[in-house]
Amino acid sequence: MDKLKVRVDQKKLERAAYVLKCLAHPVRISIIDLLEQRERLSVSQLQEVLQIEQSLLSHHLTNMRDKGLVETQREGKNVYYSLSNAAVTTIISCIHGKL
Amino acid sequence: MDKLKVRVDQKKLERAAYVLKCLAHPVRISIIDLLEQRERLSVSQLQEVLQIEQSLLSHHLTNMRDKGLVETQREGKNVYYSLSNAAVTTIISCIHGKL
DNA sequence: AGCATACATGAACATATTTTCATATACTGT
DNA sequence: ACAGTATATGAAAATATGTTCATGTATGCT
Repeated sequence: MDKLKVRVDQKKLERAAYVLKCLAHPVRISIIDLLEQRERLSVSQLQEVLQIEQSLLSHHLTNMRDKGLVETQREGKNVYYSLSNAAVTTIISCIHGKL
Repeated sequence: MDKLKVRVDQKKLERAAYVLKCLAHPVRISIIDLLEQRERLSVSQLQEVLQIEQSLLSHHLTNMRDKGLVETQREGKNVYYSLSNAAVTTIISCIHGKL
């Protein structure tokens, strides 16, 4: 019976909360779900599926990008978004599977 | 190449966001981490480790309870909290491991 | 009953997030 | 250079979340 304490340091706690906060929104979960299916998608493609205002979608995407969840490549007029690493995918599959 | 669409229905999206939102806070992640270590803990025990105001802790716990993340048992003057299912644990271990 | 301990609650306030709207920038084609 | 399409940005408004403080309720002890 070790002394009880929080095993995660403050920095990691903040980071985890930061990322989870970013996942914790229906639109953003949807975006992640779509990006799991397609490798990469342009903003217009996402918008077509999600049916939300362009500006709102863009804000969500910028948010996710700032937090390192997605990456972008511009190609002509389009900007393609893709998931940036496996962590998110893992978390999401937990959610899908368990909740 | 199936038609692209969000594979999670609106209800599940809301639910996932709801739960994740609840996880997305340093204090609550800490609480979960502690409850992974001990099976059950009273509010005072949690408070001793977390060093936050009793009332604030209570609000967080009520929040987590409302969302089905933790369960309570009263025993005399104490109320013991415990994790209510494996899902949260799974998610958190993802976070610990991957982010 | 009266007092102390453990926990919960509610309202007010502070802060953060989400959404909208207007406008800006980037690129393409003519 | 101009017009059109794709995307981003910033500020304001709307809403949600977090925190504090005062107080309430539950239980146990004397």
